[in-house]
Amino acid sequence: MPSASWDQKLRRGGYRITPQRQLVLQAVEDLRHGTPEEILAHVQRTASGVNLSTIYRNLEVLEEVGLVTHAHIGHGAPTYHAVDDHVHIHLVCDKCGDVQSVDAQVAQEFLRELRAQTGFVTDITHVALQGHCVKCAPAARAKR
Amino acid sequence: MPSASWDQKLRRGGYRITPQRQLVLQAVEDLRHGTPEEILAHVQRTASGVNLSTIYRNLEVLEEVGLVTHAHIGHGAPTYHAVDDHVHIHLVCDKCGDVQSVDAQVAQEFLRELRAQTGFVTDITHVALQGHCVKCAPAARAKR
DNA sequence: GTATATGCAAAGGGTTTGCACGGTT
DNA sequence: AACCGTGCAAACCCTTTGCATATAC
Repeated sequence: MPSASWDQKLRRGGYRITPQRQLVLQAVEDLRHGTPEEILAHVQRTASGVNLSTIYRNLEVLEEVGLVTHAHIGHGAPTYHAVDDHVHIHLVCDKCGDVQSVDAQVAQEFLRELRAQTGFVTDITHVALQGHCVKCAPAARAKR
Repeated sequence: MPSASWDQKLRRGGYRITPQRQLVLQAVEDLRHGTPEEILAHVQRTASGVNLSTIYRNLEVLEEVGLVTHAHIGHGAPTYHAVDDHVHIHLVCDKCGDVQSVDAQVAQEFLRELRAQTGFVTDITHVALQGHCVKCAPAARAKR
């Protein structure tokens, strides 16, 4: 179930509580990683009449009030997470497409340094890092 | 002018040398940062009949043979670079949209660590890092 | 009752693809 | 001569938008 005060966060933002809103939030929490389409599919298991545009609109609202975030993984649709999930970086393998998550903590020192040099405060979780996973990295190197 | 052996790299990959190919490469080098549309516009100053799909197809080919790369900056179209450009990370401000480049070297230690922990070999230049620039960071923090 | 949310359908940006013709090798 | 590359148009995926209706407040 959405965390206790989910409806408070919406109300505080001036938004209404609707079944669709709750279902979208629920779906994001259930799926842990979900694209808008996947979220739609999940929501439609309960409420088949819900429209894709409603998913998009509600993801935007839920993000604005701080209940969900999205990250860009690869070139396709973004994936949404509940905000209370563990903060993680996504690593996407260019070759096999495999996606792994690592604790965002590994980047702490790097981000501190980047900030010191440029003043830029980075949200490292927002985009997946691209590269080659353990399995594909050797093959990629051999190729050159 | 495209670097000396550009045509060799194409031939070695089994590709033919065409005016369009050369113009696309030329445009990428001239523009330094260019989306497919921007590259099209640049190419059309010389050859007005060139089609967008040719740009896409040739960017793919040029990338395959190692003459250009692309990076994803923000949510829109990717931008292409010549490979002999300085290797840099893009930082995109979520608020004002400003893009700055920093030498990829800052990330070296982080990437080493990431690799040690996960085996993942990251191409940090492939996606822009999102966050807040010096000007916008204070405002963003104040807002909470 | 009034403003906000929703569903639907249409439009939009960015990219890819099928096909016939033209150019490179 | 054989094959690859091109232009064109259509199709594609993902997302946004306009509008009339329905719903939360």
